[in-house]
Amino acid sequence: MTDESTFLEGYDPAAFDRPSLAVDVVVLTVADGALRALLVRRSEPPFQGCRALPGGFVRIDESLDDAARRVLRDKGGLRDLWLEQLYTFGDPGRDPRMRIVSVAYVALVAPERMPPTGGDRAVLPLTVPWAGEAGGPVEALEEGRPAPLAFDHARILGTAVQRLRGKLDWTPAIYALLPETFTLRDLQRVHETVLGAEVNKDSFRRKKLMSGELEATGERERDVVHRPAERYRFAGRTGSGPAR
Amino acid sequence: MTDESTFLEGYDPAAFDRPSLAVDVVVLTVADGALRALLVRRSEPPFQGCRALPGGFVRIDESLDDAARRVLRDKGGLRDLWLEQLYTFGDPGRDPRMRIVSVAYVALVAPERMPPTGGDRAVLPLTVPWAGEAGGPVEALEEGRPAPLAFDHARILGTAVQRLRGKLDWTPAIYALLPETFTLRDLQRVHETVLGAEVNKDSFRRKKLMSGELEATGERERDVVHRPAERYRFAGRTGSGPAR
DNA sequence: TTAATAGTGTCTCTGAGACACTATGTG
DNA sequence: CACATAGTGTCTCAGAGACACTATTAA
Repeated sequence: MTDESTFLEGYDPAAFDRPSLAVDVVVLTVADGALRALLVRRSEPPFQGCRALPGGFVRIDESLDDAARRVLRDKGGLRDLWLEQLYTFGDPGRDPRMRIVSVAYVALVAPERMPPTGGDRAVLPLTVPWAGEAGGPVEALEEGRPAPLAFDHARILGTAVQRLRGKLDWTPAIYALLPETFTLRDLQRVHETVLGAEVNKDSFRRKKLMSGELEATGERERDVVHRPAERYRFAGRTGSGPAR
Repeated sequence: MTDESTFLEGYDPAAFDRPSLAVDVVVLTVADGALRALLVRRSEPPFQGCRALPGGFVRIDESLDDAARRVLRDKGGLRDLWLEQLYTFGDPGRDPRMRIVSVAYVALVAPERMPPTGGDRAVLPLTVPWAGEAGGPVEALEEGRPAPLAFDHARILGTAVQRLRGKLDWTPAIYALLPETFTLRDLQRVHETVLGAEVNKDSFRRKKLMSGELEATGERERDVVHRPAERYRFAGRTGSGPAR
């Protein structure tokens, strides 16, 4: 909008052929040594039987953030997650039925809060075919094979992983992927899983302990076959993140 | 979209009350020691007489990037700019007339390529009331006073400045704000103007010379009252940037 | 006692800030 | 020559990698 005012004055929003607006949410978690995403199976064409991101149309009276939160509630009862707008995908032809522009969101959740797999829902490990923050599409593995993904959702997943990797070092996003308390080793493992690369143990410990982000709980691991590590808690804003 | 398929099957896009979709473009430049944005004056309500970002509705058959490029062409004949999607603003009520979701873009342009001021167009200096990448709304000055900005455009400008500051150190975005050739001093001045803070001369020079981004031209400044500096050229991808 | 990982101390390397010093144009 | 800024050389300091060494638990 802006100074198309003369045009806008007589503008009847229903009179034009306009794009539809949707949100798609990339729900990421780290479990069993892999970065995983929540995907649903499409039961109808197009892309029938393919995996797809949970999503839905934006209602006329709700904000984009609210639409994303509504999708999360409806597809698995997820609440109070770290949630952030990712990018808006709007190429004509990304949906063969009609023009749909989709505002993509990323949500981060600790594995124990992920809804149970079953029905049309699955939490599939991602294979990232590029290093660092290079970017590019990302596949999801189902029964060891790449699951066909609907629409441009491989690209959306790729953008989400790229963004998450980029934020990892300078934001507390990583704590949204961990339970309430965790050891430094847990923290490092999650970090490495997201990055898809190993990090230096010593400097990782130092950086995190120096950062002021961590609060020692006084508790220690139990039932481990080695010296038990101290459990820490994220000392910043609790739980979720930028949006709820 | 996704597995709302049962719902979607019988979906008639015209039957629902849906948000309209627009693009707004923040065209930034650095001139006369200030970060400046291209703004137009609204001639009609709402916000009649206020300054606003150039923008327009997204057509049914064009991509979002194409819509942003079209707006740039139409509002000042700007072509081949560094252009990047910024964020999508979609709060209900951001436009008092109707629900409009706007995909904001940032464009960077060297000052000599900025279209002439006049008519409803102005290139106004921005005052950023926060430091670093803290974020928050940003005002534009017109005749020394803050110009009233339409809609949520102060917030969009703020997000644009925040994003640009964040990218400055690790992307070649800054070269889009400079002419074909420039001295290291020019480069540093633009950097400082965008950041709103001074940077260390020595380490700035070293970093840039080490980066491999610069190519010496062999030419030197002329008609300066001091030792003339060498002119450099950006050695990476020429001219524009991520999108054209 | 051994295996295995937690956690500490310290050396080195690299990049940034600080600062002094030289170079080279105009007036 | 004076002035102003370009450009270089070098010292110091802080953070990261490397690595050796100690600590603590279960089996």
